[in-house]
Amino acid sequence: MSEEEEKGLRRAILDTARQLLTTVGYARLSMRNIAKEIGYSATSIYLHFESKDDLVHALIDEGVDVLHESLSRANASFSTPEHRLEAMCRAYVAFGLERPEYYEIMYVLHPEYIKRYPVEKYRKARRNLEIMADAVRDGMESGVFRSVEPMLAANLAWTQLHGVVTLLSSERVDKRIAPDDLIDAACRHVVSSICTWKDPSSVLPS
Amino acid sequence: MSEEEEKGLRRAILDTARQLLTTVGYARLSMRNIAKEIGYSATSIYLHFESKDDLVHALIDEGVDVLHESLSRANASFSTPEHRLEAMCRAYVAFGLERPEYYEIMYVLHPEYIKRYPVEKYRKARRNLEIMADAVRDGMESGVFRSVEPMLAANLAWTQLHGVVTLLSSERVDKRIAPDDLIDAACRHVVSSICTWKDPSSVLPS
DNA sequence: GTACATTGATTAACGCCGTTATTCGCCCCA
DNA sequence: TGGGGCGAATAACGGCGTTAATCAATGTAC
Repeated sequence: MSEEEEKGLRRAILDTARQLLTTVGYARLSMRNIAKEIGYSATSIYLHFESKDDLVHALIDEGVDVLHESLSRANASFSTPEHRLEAMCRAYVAFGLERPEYYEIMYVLHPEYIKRYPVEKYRKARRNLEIMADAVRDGMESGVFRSVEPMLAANLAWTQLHGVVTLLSSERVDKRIAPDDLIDAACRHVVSSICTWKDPSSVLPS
Repeated sequence: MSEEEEKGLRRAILDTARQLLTTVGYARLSMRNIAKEIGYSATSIYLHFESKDDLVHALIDEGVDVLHESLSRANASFSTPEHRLEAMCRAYVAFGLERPEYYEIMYVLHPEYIKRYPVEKYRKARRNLEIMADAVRDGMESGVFRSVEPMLAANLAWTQLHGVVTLLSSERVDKRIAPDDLIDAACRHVVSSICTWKDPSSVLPS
């Protein structure tokens, strides 16, 4: 019971923090706010996390898993490399726009605001790029993709998708641009740019 | 003299804030820090700016101009639309990486951290996208670019370049990826994706 | 059964932050 | 000589992350 309640409190802290991230954003996520929400004093959180950064790192861990789950599912839903790659692109953007609480702390927060993500955990985070690089590699071997350095191609895709997610969710894109058009263009763009058959007219609509 | 010193103090505040942004980042940019640097009390800043947001907005104004200057110069340095577009892409990335103090407040800072940039100033900021859209339009009319919606194409380019800048400068890109390779790939990628002649082998190295 | 140690939790405090209200000192002009 | 206006400073408010000290309850050893 004591042990279970300990874990329960830790979970309550994480859940409350995640919920506060969605409602008020990282800018107003504070130890005191979390504490008020769960009915404890702020210092009690330090019995379970050694700092605010530590708490956020735990949430990043969760986010990495959620994204990996989503990418894996997309990857498994199609058989051809080009379809797998495009599905993962769409899954990535969907994750970024639908789980902004995770996306912000994973990929947006400036390193100045938060201690560096522990090195040993980078491995897990990198798998989310490698699963895309794998699709590129498969496509190359089966001849539908041109010969490229898979990790470079994956990173190029990542930067494209990351740009779409961040500029859309920070509402910096002109409202006269339909978000879905931009997302469609970006995803097809990523795939078609490394395809041998390349149908240029499908890259950008209109 | 009184008038000049007033403007002088305002400039000193802006310059000090900009310098602090480069050295310690927005996370540690505070009214009290700026004040200490210029030898005034923190509240004196409020005689020239009505809030911290207002001060940062003034800096954003400057950044928009600096970027526009850089894009215009790049645009004027080449005659063909494809070269103009690529030059502007490289200028954009260079601006993002070399002037992180401007880039952070212009394009990275979450809207939660800062009041929205005043609507009437968006026009000026949008010109930095329109100058790219113009190159796309020119290329279409002269036949080297495929038929696309110019503003959508410009936004797609923007998201690609923004992704490169932010992921590189937040050091989230694996160190085994050479930054210049990624930048090269992104810039060529943007241009070649809308070119009719398209030489796929030049899009990605190796 | 009593003294001690452990442990979950709290309060108080430190030094930051943006911002506001108030006050001070000084120059100009009637 | 006396205000009026104005640049600037101090004090203060409520918020922040974090640490130190304390408290109360629970076991545990003798």
